[in-house]
Amino acid sequence: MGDTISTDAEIFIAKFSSYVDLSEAEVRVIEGLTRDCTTFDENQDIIQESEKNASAYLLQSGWAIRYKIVPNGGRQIISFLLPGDIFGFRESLFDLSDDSVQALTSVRVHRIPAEKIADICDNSTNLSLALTWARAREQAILMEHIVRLGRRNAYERLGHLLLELLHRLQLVDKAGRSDYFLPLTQEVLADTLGLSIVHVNRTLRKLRNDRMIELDPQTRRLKIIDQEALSERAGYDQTFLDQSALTQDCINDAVG
Amino acid sequence: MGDTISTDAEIFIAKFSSYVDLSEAEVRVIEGLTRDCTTFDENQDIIQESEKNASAYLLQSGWAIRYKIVPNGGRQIISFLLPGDIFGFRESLFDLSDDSVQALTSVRVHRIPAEKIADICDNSTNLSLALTWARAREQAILMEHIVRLGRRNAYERLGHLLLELLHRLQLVDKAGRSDYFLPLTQEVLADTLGLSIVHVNRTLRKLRNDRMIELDPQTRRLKIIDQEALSERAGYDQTFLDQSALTQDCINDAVG
DNA sequence: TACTCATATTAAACCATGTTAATGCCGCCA
DNA sequence: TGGCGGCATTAACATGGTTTAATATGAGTA
Repeated sequence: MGDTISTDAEIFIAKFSSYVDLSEAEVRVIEGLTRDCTTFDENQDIIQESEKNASAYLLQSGWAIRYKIVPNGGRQIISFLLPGDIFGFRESLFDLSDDSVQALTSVRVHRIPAEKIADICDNSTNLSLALTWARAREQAILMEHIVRLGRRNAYERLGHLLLELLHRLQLVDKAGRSDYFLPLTQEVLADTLGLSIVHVNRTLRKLRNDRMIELDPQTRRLKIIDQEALSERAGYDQTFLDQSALTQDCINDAVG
Repeated sequence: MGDTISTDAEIFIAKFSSYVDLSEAEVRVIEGLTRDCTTFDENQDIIQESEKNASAYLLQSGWAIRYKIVPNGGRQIISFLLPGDIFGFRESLFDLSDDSVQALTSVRVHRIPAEKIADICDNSTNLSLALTWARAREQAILMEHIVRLGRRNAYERLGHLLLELLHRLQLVDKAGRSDYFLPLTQEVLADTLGLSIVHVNRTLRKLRNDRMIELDPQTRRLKIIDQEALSERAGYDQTFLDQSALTQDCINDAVG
């Protein structure tokens, strides 16, 4: 209970602060939530299919995926969970949800029991708004993924996804101006973009040949060489991620 | 303010009642919300791209779509909005959201200003939960759509969608045991499923030849001949729509 | 009636992507 | 050291789905 901000809390405080003015007390609450921490290993399940798990998680570090398995054995990755993301709240509302969350790298999370969420929201308009906002943003990302799968070809899908990840990571200070650590195998990319592994490989090579990206499969460092050109080519528009767009009007109105 | 339930309120009361016990007062609130009503014509926009519109809508009757336009001019339909659905809440949180909602048939909606939503949620645990639950369900549907687009072929996509629509309509009493009115052109189906019109036509014919469905393009009546066979063939699993799965535990925990 | 417009239907050619299979590379570990 | 397992890469071939284009059908309307 000192008066310095715990390191773990920083990422969430920064994230929330970009669209809400947090009070001292609210900052304290976030610090409390990030005090203890669970670690999951690479490939370990964080939330399993049909688990009844009335809690949410703050993702501190590492990458995770949300996915479903289809009857023929295929896997569809639904979304990536990155540092600063909140997840697991929706699942607590259904007895049965048929999607799972799995750690892709080693992952650190802060678990928040559902009672605590309810309590926090009851006592803080700002934090309640933050949760609402986080859910709305998650939904916007899902919608963009639908468009990517439905109406873009392989080249555009890959370019679009790589740009989205760049921008999401930049918002939480986990990426440089145009490069970041991309801990994804080509199989993971394939299962995300609805493509075969072979075709992902082919398309990645094309992106490299076109001097759109540099990617070393050993170090897993991705560099986007010309963001503007790639955005143009992939039909990427950052709008759906913008958070600065929250107006005070909205804030007053939307708290519910 | 009589003591009979207005016809328009019924569908929402029934829907909410299936997972929450509404009090007399809460029923009254819903009646109040459904008192006045706006009509949109076929093809009219209900929420336009980048509209700043701090209100939500209860969909009383008719079908609507949520969609985005991609740079090359293509359209991706993100979701169908059916009677009993709530929409427009997320948009009010962002200045710019780049998706639009359009009436597919003539549509009747009840508009709810955001202040009113906040007010209602503050005063009723049950109704606040209902909104939370509706959003969670919407998200589950989006996720299933991602899987459909990413990991299923044309035949499965069509079968899967037609089954989802059957079950969603049945939940609000707008479908028979195995048939319903499907006001969609093949172009709309194509833009939903990420296919070309021609291929939708071909695939529809295949479904007819296989005696999976009957569909008269004139009357727009769709009949699913063998639900079990089609579910099997299309890898359809109703779980993601189940609402009965809410437990009292969840209800107590999740209100936030 | 005849014109037009939207939608459905079908065929044929083409191409983006999937499948199969072989090879290479690297790290791990017995 | 050698062998094994996971991942990346590439080529050859198969195919599901797109494109283009022509025809049909019915609704609306002048």
